[in-house]
Amino acid sequence: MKKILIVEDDISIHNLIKEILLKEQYELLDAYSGSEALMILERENVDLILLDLMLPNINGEEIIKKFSQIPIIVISAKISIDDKIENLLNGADDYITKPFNNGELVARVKVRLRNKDNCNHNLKFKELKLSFEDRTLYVCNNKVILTKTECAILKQLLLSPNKVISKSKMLELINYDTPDCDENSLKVHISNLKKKIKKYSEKKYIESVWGIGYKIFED
Amino acid sequence: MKKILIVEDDISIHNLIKEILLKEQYELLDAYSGSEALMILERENVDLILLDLMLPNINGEEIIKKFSQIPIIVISAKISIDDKIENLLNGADDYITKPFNNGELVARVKVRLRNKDNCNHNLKFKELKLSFEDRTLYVCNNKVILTKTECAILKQLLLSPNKVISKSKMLELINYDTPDCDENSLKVHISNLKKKIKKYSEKKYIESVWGIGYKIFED
DNA sequence: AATAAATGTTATAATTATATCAAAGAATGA
DNA sequence: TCATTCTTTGATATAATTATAACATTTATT
Repeated sequence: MKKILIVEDDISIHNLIKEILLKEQYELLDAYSGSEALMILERENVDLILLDLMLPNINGEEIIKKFSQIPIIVISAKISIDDKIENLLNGADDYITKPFNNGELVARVKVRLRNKDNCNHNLKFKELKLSFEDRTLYVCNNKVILTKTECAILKQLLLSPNKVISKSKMLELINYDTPDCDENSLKVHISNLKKKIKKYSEKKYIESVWGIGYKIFED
Repeated sequence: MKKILIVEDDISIHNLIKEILLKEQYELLDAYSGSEALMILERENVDLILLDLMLPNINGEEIIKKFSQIPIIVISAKISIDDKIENLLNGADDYITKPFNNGELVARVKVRLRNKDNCNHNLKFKELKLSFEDRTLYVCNNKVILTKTECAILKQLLLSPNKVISKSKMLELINYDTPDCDENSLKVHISNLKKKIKKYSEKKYIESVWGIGYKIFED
């Protein structure tokens, strides 16, 4: 879940932003002054900053310069084009002027977070989360490292949950990753996968369909 | 030098954009239709696309979907907020409405190209602080000097924490700094980096992903 | 219940990948 | 130029993965 820091001293605008973003399932952090924002930024791993420029004590420009490695969207009433340009060049990633459109705010937030998300290709099924970029499987939020073949197999199963994949079809699908794998070997990999899942979950998830193949299922 | 593709059928606007960007020392490519744009994108390594939506034959939306991995700034007369939101969500990185301010266009172009350049001189991840201007790494506030190659490698890892970078990708990324580095050599640099980090931290930070590459991680 | 066929488990050997070390070769700077 | 540091190379050690095969269990059929 992505962490977004909202830096805005005007309570009503702050709450409005919060309300809009809560619907999108982000973890929200609040700062009502520049110094509060700095404190949070030192402590937390923030994924995105929504930043008002005119703040009590420390002003927004300082935060932009210090934390330009974090995506920053300026939300400001400063509509002077020179302010806009200066802040963009100094490290802001986007600039929205008040009053803003709710949908556009959400869209621009998603755009800034997208690159981070997009890179990890993920598949989810109930309490299984597979990130096949780094071959990490989360079983009830417990991290398990999969081997190349295990990952390839589980990926195929998760791509069509509740649908049986025959053994020969599976071998064909994972052929690129492991050209030498045969039915005997597949059997072993499935067994190992089941063992890794069982360690952190009573649910089996992988079911064998007698005479045909395997499928992911919910019991 | 960064390559920017200008996709705009209106000659006068096309030339205006060109004129503005030429001052900034970019290499400019021109497309006056969607199909021409696609042709260029298949052939060239484009760093940024400036895209008008209403084009002869293929329309801009198709280009956004197909090439969303390249930064795209939409420049459009379509001012409907829904169009804007839809295109941003579909893969556009920014959206400028006509008529645009010249300075703002340049600023937004620079912002989109900035991440690629990495103008930021510092990167932070947990108790690692890398300043790659002077190739200094702070491990739990202990100063460690890195070599050029070590610094280049760690920089790439820190730029996308928790994401695996394959060995070949890494070699590609640090190619400018060390053109002779191969997989064997990379292995040694990683080993040396790990040793330098281990001196001041029990956390490993650099994790190798078997068969793929390396990543920065938090345990 | 017996049996045959399919699936499950385990151990091991072969293969493949990574880690570390030391030394040679390159690059750098006084 | 020499001395120093950095990078590559290759050798060796360590580790992880995979296929194989032997054996155990389950399932379907008679």
